[in-house]
Amino acid sequence: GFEGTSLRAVTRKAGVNLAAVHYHLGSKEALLHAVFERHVTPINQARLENLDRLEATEAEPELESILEAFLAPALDVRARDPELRDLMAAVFSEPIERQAPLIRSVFGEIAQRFLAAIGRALPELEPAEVNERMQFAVGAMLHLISGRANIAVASGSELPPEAMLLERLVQFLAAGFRAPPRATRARGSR
Amino acid sequence: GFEGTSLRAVTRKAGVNLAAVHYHLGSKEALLHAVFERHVTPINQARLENLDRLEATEAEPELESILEAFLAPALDVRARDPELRDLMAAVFSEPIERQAPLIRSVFGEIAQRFLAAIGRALPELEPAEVNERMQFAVGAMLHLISGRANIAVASGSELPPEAMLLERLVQFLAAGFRAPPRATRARGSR
DNA sequence: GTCTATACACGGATAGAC
DNA sequence: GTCTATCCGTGTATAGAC
Repeated sequence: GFEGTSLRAVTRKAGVNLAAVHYHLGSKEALLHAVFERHVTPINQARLENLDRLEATEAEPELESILEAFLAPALDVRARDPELRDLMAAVFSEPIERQAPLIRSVFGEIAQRFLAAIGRALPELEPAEVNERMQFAVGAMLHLISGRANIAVASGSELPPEAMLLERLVQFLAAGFRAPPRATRARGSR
Repeated sequence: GFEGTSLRAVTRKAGVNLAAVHYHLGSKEALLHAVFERHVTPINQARLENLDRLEATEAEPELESILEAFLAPALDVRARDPELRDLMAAVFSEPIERQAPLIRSVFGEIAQRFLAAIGRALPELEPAEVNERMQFAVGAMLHLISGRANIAVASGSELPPEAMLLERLVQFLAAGFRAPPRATRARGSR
């Protein structure tokens, strides 16, 4: 937990002085944000590399491939970087006004790139509806990473292993994205 | 925020003594859990009433109706009980071992009932896969309630109003649930 | 039993010495 | 820039009033 981890414990373990973190970063929250950014950056790099490779290889990348490019690096984290789960929980527990700038600075570019790619794969969908459905997808992904999935129904996680889970999540979300559009205002008009 | 809200501030505003909360509940965390339960209980009651009504009316309720019975009371909360968002964030920021008993006690029955109902609506799906996809659905829902949806792409929430969002979420998730099963072990054999 | 007052240990933050 | 000393507020425990 974030509350349970005192700055004094952190600085002692790191061999630095308590006041140094306030001088260099300003607050405990700023330290959290810095560490969060360090852990998330490689995930987002992998996402962008995946998407670049995809768009370089194929003229019109398939929806499933785009989703996988986005989701795979995040789901990897469940096994490879278990700390990130707690970091996420800590950041997400802050008041929204304070986490919003961080989220935007870390995920803004990613969001734009993938929304555009999915929009090209699903030209019959309005951008607003692409974005809306992307939020559903992000929610599903975050819930899996959070470690809270399945907690209401069983004690241990009974979810399938990483690779299989990715495959099934992609299939589920792709079917959702391909559902007929429900946009109210007519496209093409005006 | 939960950290930012001191027990002294709460007890002063409530006109009770600081030590009373420890006498009656034991800790600040226990108070949080009690308040959380109070806010979630009416949501779950509405869910069960919806499902009961559905199963009383129709012999084989449609998947969309079941999902709506589950999701509508939760999405209502976005407008009617904005506090719950912060309560959720606080509970979810705890170490998992501590939030797990609460989650199970509050959502365990709900999970069983709705998993069973969806399983009946989708008999070609193994129970494990129904559960798995239900986790995707719960994640999408939680993300919407969290108020963090769309935060990476825009400053204000540009999501559609409640009723429309519900309709679109249901359609998205129903399409996902209806995706062909990917279960590896053969059904019926054993 | 129920509530109050008080004491304590510890947290993040800060001022000021060096 | 770095560190020590200190400040104020926090959650919690306990002694004792009613």
